[in-house]
Amino acid sequence: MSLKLDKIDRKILEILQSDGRITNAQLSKEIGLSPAPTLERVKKLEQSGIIKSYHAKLDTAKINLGVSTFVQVTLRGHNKENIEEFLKEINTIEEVIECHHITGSGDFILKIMAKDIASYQKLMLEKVSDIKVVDSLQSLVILSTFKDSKVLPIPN
Amino acid sequence: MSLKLDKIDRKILEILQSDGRITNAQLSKEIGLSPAPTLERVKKLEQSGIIKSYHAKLDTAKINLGVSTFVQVTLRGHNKENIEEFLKEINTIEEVIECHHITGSGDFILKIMAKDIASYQKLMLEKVSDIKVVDSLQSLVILSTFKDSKVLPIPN
DNA sequence: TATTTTTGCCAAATAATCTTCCGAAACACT
DNA sequence: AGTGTTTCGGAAGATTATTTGGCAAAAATA
Repeated sequence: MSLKLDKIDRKILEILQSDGRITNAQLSKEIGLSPAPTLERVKKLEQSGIIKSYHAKLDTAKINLGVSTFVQVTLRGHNKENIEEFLKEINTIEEVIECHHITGSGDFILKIMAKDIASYQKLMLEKVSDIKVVDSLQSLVILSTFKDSKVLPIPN
Repeated sequence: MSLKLDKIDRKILEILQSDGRITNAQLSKEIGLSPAPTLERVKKLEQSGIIKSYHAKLDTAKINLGVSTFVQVTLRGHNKENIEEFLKEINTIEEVIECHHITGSGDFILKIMAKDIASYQKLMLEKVSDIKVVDSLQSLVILSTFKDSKVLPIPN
């Protein structure tokens, strides 16, 4: 299973990142190959795990998700047990879209989405603050998003 | 153009978020409708802008993107000109994956991805710090990501 | 309540696409 | 040059997408 990406592979990845539902026929045209080898390359990229999955991106405003925030979380101690306890709880909250372990002042940073301020407050009070190992929370409310690219730059 | 989502629409959105390349035939089975009305609903969701786009999600480690960070940015003054100047510059940097205007201590928060610490440092020094209206930067390096859901909870 | 209109659904037919197979060409390494 | 490996392209069958027409239930109108 080749983990070496040539120019064509990178082009495929770039195109599939920006249009995940392109047909194989059209993709093959854009990269200048016939459909068969194009599909073979895509399949290899999928099987090797380089392409993990495909997703539809929704308009958050139109589905009534008006409030997005980043939340910096500090735990009551940084031992393994506390971290695992925290992650276990966090994974059950579907409004928590992302959870990253970070360096710096806090221990974790979360991205959270909710319908409005009221439901956000309720969510934080009843679910997040409620986690025993959580010490402090600092919320950064997103006023507007200017860039949310789904196309990562591929080095090499 | 109906902006009202019934139970079936929400199910469709949920499925397409977690599997953006599902076939219409299979989608129709999972929601219990025949292919024709299923496709009609998906098309409506696309045309109304509720579904904005489809994207492949890549394995960042496997494409050599080893360093991800959140960067809190403070501008040299919060007037419209400075903000627009900042956004113009930011949009030209492909390593900046996200850019959000936020409340709180900083003015903006960025998500940045790079190959390694060296290229990250170079990027920050040569491109980000270099923007005239940028006052201060605080980087939070992501040690590991425990959740990165592409499925948003849909209220109502 | 009766009629019209609208909406949403299904089934079937056609067009487009995917997928596989195999031979040919390009490439790398002796 | 020769051998082995990889990559490509074309053709065929299988799958899927898309369109069409028509039916039935719900909503609107009178």
